[in-house]
Amino acid sequence: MTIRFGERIRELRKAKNLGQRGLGELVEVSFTYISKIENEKLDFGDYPSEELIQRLASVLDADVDELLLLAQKIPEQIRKRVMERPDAFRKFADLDDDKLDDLLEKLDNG
Amino acid sequence: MTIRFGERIRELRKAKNLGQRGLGELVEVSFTYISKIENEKLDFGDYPSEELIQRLASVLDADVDELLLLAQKIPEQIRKRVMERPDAFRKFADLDDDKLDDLLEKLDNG
DNA sequence: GTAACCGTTGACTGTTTACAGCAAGTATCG
DNA sequence: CGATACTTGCTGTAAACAGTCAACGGTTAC
Repeated sequence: MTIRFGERIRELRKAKNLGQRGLGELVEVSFTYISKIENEKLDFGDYPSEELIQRLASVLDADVDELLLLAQKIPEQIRKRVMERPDAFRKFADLDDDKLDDLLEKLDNG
Repeated sequence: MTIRFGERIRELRKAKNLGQRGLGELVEVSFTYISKIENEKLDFGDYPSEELIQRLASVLDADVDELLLLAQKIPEQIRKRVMERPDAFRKFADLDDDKLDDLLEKLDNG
């Protein structure tokens, strides 16, 4: 569960039998940049741009939201809904884990 | 309810009987920048930095989260919780308004 | 009319970001 | 050994970002 963004990219890349150069070409960035991403050694920030993450997810057949979350970015769908119903999400955000679980349960049933 | 960020700042400023120059001094930016903010005429983006928004809220005795939301930014508290429990928030985000209201009601009761 | 005040706007500056690309090194593997 | 893949420090760059500054226009008030 403590998987890092960089590791996950590497994992997905290998699952596709790609080298960093191959992946770099597919998403149109240099292979050295891919290396830095996988090792989380970028000059600033720890993660690449949201745009690049989208391309990575697409090329690697991965779940965009999973990658975005690993990169500490809020998935678009959630972001959109928070903007539309801030009242609701503010309350949800104030709940502790137990209460959140209660709510999820109620969703599955009722 | 379709109030814009800029309008809201102007509203709050006037409620405090401040001119743009006065507000500018209080939050330590030039008054011309305040003007652009109120008219949403910034060179890029439509809103100032999160940091400045915080200072504005503070000086204007306004709710930070309200201003952040108007500026299309996710309040920190919500952001933090989404990262901690993405599973839950993903599900909430998929709900339509009615279902969200149901959940809120359940929160108020039991 | 002109002074004093208030707000608007365009051009400009400094910083940060998101990469590129080289060079020199390490690791691995046949 | 040599080929191939990956790592990493450095320098460079273009675009985005956050704000400043000078100049200007509109009121009111004397």
